[in-house]
Amino acid sequence: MPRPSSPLLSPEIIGAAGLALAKDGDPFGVNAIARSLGVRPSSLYNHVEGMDGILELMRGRLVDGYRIEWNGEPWDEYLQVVLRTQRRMYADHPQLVPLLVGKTITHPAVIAAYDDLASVLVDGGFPEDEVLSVIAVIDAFAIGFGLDLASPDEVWQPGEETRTLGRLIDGAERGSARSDRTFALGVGLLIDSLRARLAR
Amino acid sequence: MPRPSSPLLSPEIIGAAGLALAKDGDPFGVNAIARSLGVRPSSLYNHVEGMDGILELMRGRLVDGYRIEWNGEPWDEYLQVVLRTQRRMYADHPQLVPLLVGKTITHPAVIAAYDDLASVLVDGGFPEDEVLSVIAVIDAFAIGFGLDLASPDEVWQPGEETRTLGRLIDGAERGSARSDRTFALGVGLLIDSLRARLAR
DNA sequence: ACCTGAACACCGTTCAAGT
DNA sequence: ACCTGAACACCGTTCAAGT
Repeated sequence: MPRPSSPLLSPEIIGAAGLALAKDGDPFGVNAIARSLGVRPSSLYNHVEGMDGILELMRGRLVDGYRIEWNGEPWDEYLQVVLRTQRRMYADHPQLVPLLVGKTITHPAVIAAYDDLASVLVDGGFPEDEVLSVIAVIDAFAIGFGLDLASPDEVWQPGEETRTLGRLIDGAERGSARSDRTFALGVGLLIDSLRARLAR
Repeated sequence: MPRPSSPLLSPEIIGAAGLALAKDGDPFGVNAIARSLGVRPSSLYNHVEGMDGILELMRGRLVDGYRIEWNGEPWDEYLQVVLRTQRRMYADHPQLVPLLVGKTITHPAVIAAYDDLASVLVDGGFPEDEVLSVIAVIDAFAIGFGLDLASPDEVWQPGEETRTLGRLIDGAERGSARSDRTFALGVGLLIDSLRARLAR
């Protein structure tokens, strides 16, 4: 099948296939994507600039799928929804985290999302020279808690006697219940302290 | 050189070589490590259980190198040092983050570090059923800000007109100055809100 | 006990060949 | 324009062969 009447591939199809593999925790390299699409690896190079291009497409699709638009809600309400959604995104794709944070952001949808966030914070009264820092704090939060949610059910497994840790683990929750409680605490702490900062 | 009089390799040597490559941002697979040690890839298999074993060794060495002992300081003082050190660790090895967070922690030195943290928080007056959540919040923070520090000098590069973001970027710092300011803000927010929570 | 070389199944990428 | 097959330099891993 050297040239089908209508193309088998497109950047969109390739990006979606890569993201689907990543979401399932499977390898998502050129060969794996080609296999999942029933096509030879070399075929992808007619549509995409190698693995880097595929990663860029995956990045765009990923953030598009977790995009939250701002419709004039108060900053703290909007922020809670954004944090929850971003955490979900990172937790669903932990292998993509180094990829997402390691590169300069140019994708229009991603810029638009950050622009919304910047606007809502300025609108909420945060001083302009602090807003980018607050955004980075929010990002750090979402990434950290996303990876926390993606971590194994049993986070610690002490081999020998401990002073305090073992006792606390015995009485604590596991898995997503543990992570959800942590997230609730973290969001509470963050929003409280942002409110307090705003009040000064 | 089929069998040297004294061995060329050991788990320690292999783990150290892998970590050194990772710190420089170079590939740190079996082949790369063997190359850096002037040895054939198959030789490593006499000392370690494949790539997984190497990663485990790297993990142990890594956390050992950034270990902070507790000597009775107040919780907030100790916490600031831990946060700063952990952030540095993640920033120095961003490619290792998924590896570090994805697995159950059994390494004695890592358990001991968490045990110290748990002890200092209990000692500081935090309720026992909240301490593990506070620890996870601290972890999320350190990871998030470590990755922030490792991110490129130019985080955003808007292609088209923005409402707010572009204006803020123009007036803001870049690179590690930006990340340090963000970190200072984040640590301040976190410790303030933990103090407030403790006061209730 | 410990390093080697050959072998295997993978990976990303290029490119001439086919329609 | 778009898929293919062959080729290349990589990767992790196994194992018989050497001392």
